[in-house]
Amino acid sequence: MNEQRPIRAKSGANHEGTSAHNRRVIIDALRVNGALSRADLARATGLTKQAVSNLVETLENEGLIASEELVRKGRGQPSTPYRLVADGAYSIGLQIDRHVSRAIVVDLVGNILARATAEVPPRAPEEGIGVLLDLLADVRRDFAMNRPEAEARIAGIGVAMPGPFGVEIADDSLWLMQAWQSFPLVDRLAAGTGLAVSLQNDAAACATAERMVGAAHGLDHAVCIYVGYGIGAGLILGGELYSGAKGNAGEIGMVLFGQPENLVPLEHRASIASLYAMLDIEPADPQQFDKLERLVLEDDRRVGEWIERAGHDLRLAVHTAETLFDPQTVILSSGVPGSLMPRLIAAIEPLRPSLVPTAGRSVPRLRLGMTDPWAVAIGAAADPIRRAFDPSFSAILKRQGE
Amino acid sequence: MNEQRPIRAKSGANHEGTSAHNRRVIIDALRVNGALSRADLARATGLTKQAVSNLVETLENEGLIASEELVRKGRGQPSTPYRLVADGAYSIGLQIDRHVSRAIVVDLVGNILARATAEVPPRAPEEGIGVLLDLLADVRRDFAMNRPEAEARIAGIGVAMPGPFGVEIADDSLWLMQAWQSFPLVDRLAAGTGLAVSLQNDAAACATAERMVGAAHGLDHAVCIYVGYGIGAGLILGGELYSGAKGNAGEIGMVLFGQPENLVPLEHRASIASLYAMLDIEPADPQQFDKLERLVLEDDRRVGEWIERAGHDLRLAVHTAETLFDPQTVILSSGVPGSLMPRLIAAIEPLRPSLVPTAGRSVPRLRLGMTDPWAVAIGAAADPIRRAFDPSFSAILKRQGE
DNA sequence: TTATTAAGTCAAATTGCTTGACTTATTCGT
DNA sequence: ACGAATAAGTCAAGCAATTTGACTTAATAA
Repeated sequence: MNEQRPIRAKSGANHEGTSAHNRRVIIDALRVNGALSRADLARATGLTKQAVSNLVETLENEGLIASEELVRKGRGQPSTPYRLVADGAYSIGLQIDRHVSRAIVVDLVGNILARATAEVPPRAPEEGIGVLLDLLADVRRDFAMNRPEAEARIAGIGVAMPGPFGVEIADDSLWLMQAWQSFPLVDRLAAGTGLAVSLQNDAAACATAERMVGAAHGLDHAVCIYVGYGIGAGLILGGELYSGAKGNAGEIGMVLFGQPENLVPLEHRASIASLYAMLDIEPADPQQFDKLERLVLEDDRRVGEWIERAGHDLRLAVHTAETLFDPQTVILSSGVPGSLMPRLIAAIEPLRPSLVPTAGRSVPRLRLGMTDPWAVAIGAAADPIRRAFDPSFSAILKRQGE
Repeated sequence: MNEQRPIRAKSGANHEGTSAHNRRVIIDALRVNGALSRADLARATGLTKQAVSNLVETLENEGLIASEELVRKGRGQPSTPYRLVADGAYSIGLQIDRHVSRAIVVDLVGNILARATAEVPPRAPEEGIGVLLDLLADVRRDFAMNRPEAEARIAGIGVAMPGPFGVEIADDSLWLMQAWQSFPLVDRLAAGTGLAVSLQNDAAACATAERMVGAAHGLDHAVCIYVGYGIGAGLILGGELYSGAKGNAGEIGMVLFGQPENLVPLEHRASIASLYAMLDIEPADPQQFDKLERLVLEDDRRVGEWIERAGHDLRLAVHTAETLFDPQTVILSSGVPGSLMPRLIAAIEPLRPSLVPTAGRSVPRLRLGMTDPWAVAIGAAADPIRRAFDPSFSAILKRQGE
């Protein structure tokens, strides 16, 4: 037998894995439901009272959860609700965007504790890495100032940057960061900070944020379209972030729309880059959002045109996403604050009829998510927390690696 | 506290779950790799030799796996490879299509042991259920004839029918089975046969078949486009069949293509229904495939037109699927045998550049899968086996339910 | 005042993976 | 031809973590 090709198999599981999973399930239940007693947790997770009790005790000792006031609610012994402790863990988010980089520190429940920005040269990674490490050091120092023991509770650094990854793109016009593609960013950041570093694209980060603290809170099937300098979608499928075989799932900006003989990527018509190009706004301009907001409020003709065109294409993109993913909801998020995004939503609606049900919904088909320049950074920071504390198939297995 | 709304939480796990998972991992490893020794299994799954040994012993006693000849391959004690036993389990597949229904019995490795067809009235479920139960009884009797103990080893019945489910569709032209939508099919079949019954759409079934014995064997990320009377896609995401919030994920037939002012669903241009409409072939005609094949071989002008149009739309559909799902491969399957599908593939190619890598691939971007009228029935039959024996997140948890 | 209900604990039982030593069978080197 | 090295697989004890069932505690309802 020429048994030379590697054997492919999924990982087995053991007790440690189950226990780790159960921990995560409890943390997740507390995040989704607020505060729950041990008995509540036992019922909700299907575990026995005793198993929950043991896990709750451990989590309490670790400072991840804490009990609240006794609650009397009918007959029987009063229950002791438990709640996540915000200071149970911290996480650092780093967004590397085309014209600015942002670092942020959040706690376990998503409160923002520190932030800072820096300008990173988009075409010179070797130089940029120094800037990034300084930025991270800044924000870390700022955060740790009056929290002496907090350093040990940092779950890691989540990095988000525009995708796709590992792809040669002919059209460099919107894509200024080719140079970063081949740079060992994760390794260098890990070496420079001593923390675990993970990388994802900006849309995935945004989806993570929406799931942790935003419009997708508690949902297991959601498509989060992120309108940034580019445009992409983060996918929550079956309760987990889905990133595809090569980490590029959801790159809706590269989906082609328009006349069959003249197909253009969505990114050319519905990204902020395309809007700024029409408006002659410089993407590196610190005043960009103010300038834009003024034009939006003035009902600038070019802004109206863009909204109409982008809305038209996005209406179809939402329909396509609904049809292919069958989500509970579609969320439209953006790094642009102010009134642009509400107008865009208005231009997208009414949605086309699709296979998702319209009656009896608990969440709308399309919803506005965050509209905040820091949305991606927040999502990036949410990623290490997700990895450390959210239930997932891979977390249960012996050999990890998503 | 008005704690009235239900508590949402994921299910916990316990030892039984780990064990069940490890069983499935071993079965899966044997399916993907053919035959493996206990030591191989231990290395591949990350479990200890001992854990594997115990599981292998159990599986052997249950008749699901069996040892082969000793293999000497270098120093050390020779190894005993184990392999799946085809007769370890059986499964029944039932395809309910618009003009014919097919039942099939397969074994654990996908061999077909019996099959039969029947005509089911598409608009009269109450009458149709009798026909289906007779059909199932036929095929079951046929199969069990000379396998007296086999009845106990039937994992269940997998049913596949055209989707989407639970949707009111305005356009009834291609959709003749509205009446079945509100019919409690699964319950009635379960009651009438005494077996576990599961339901999925035909494209999902086809994807399941491709994964078990076809072009997606051993892959964890694949999109399987199924060209049947309608058209849909089955999604293998992260090693599992993905069906969305309401079971309708992958309904690519309803994705809109064409001129922006005249968008039409893919189904109108790339389904067999649309081809038959051009050719005046009656979908209920038993000779349909022969008639079609003759026209294809004659280079019939209308066939050429359809192939061109469908190929054009599918090229874009493949691009969209690649962009949104980032799969390892896209598979094109069909219920139509003969030379139509190879021609269609030829018309789709060359594929548009997309974000999936083109160089260094081990599988092509687009591949022809099954072209067999029985493909969906085989996939339907594969579903109970998948549920019973494939590793999945839900199988590890206390509370099941995909 | 007492029965009922529910939360939570205690301690033993059980399941199933892990550990480390051991046996067995084969090839390689001298 | 022989011993050393290597690898497969078994044995038996150890261990982690859930489960079980009885028990305690504390509240409300009748």
